[in-house]
Amino acid sequence: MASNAAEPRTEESLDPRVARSRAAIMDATAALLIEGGFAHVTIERVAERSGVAKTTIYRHWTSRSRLIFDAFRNLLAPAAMRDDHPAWAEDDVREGLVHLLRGLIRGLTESAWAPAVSTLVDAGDRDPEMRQLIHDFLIDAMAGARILIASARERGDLAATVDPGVAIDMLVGPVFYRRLVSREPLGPEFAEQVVDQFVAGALTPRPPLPTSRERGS
Amino acid sequence: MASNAAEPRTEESLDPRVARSRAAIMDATAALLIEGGFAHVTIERVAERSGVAKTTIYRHWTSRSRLIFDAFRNLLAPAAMRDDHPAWAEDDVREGLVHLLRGLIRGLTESAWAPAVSTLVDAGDRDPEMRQLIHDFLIDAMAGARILIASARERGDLAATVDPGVAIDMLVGPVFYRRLVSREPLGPEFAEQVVDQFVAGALTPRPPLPTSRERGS
DNA sequence: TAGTTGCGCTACGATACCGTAGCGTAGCGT
DNA sequence: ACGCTACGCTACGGTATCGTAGCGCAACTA
Repeated sequence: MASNAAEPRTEESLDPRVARSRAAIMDATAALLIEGGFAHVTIERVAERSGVAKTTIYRHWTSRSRLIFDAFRNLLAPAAMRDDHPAWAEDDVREGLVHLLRGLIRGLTESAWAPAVSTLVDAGDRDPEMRQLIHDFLIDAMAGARILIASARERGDLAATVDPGVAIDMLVGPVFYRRLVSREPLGPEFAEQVVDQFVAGALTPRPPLPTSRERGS
Repeated sequence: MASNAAEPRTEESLDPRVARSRAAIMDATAALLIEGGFAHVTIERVAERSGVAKTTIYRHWTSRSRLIFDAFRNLLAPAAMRDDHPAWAEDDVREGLVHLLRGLIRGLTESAWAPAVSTLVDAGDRDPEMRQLIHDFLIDAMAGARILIASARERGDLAATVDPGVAIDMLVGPVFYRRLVSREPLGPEFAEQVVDQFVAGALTPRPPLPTSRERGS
């Protein structure tokens, strides 16, 4: 993503006072969102916590919804499970996938926005704008996985019968499921378990599940 | 109020007026929950919609939280993806799994409580009681899948390397993921896609993915 | 017929928020 | 110094809920 729907540059070319206010407001909103969810975010609470006057909030945002929307946007911006190290694509498929999944797991459990994930999901279920926001985020976040799977398929490391879309769902789905629904322990080792299970079937004709090292083409 | 936390039987042995009121209240609460989520449920709105006086609601429930909790409970009660037909256990693993997943997909997209799933998840993220409720529900809902996988493993239809817990996550996870997060189309055919992908690796030594018909034991 | 139980209705006092208006002030450029 | 800009603060009018109290009625029971 280049510029997330607004102007990240403009942010700096503003009156320093404005920038300060906006930042404080965003921080407070995000904090409230994280600690208590959607319903917990109140203009007055944001004002109190940010130290910014309520009127000032209304000077920058027209409604509570927009405020929350923007807060989510800022919260997600530094996220995504990319950026780790962009050189995995040519390596071992298994290792690449494990790496990506570990990133996702970290994001869903240790990141700043982790506590807000369920709230975000709920919001996305009703508000079209939120839905779009999540959609864009996912496109971005899953880009790495898509590329990795696609190239592995072309290379022949993954069977041609593997549907890339379904593959992503099967890798990422279990992680989200544990985080949101079953709430079973979710640590880095789960990445390996999932990928192993997935790969054992996804790797072309290899019988069990040893390393997929001996390929040429 | 004597007991509103359990006793499905008691429900009928009550004063008919009480039963009627309670039912109307539960229905209205569920409806509000479905159409607008947690925050949309208001005692006064429940009163209005159910035709029951606000005071009567307070006569049966001590707080809004309990009310919502009970409504969720009633909503989930008739759910679960079991009950379809209990004779799959001995059949083809693939078919059994597909059958179960189809049930789950129907539940998550067409059931009465489907629209409330994300709200439920969000609630479970904060409230311990809700968490417990969801947990119990899942135990029950996944029972079929657990049994099926366990017996298939013992029978030798599934590799011993398959972790039953992870297997369930990998089957069910993608479905929830599509429903809650990616929001891509989620129809019955997804059940087959997931199971095929899963089984292609989970079935012991079978190479590609033809029918697993030629077995004796 | 008298007693009991459960409900409906109206009316409150108490909060919590919303969104807006008005006034005064500090900082920055000219 | 002068003025513009963005803020802070106080104060409203208005709404939505909460949870409770009090009164009267209808139905079922003894």
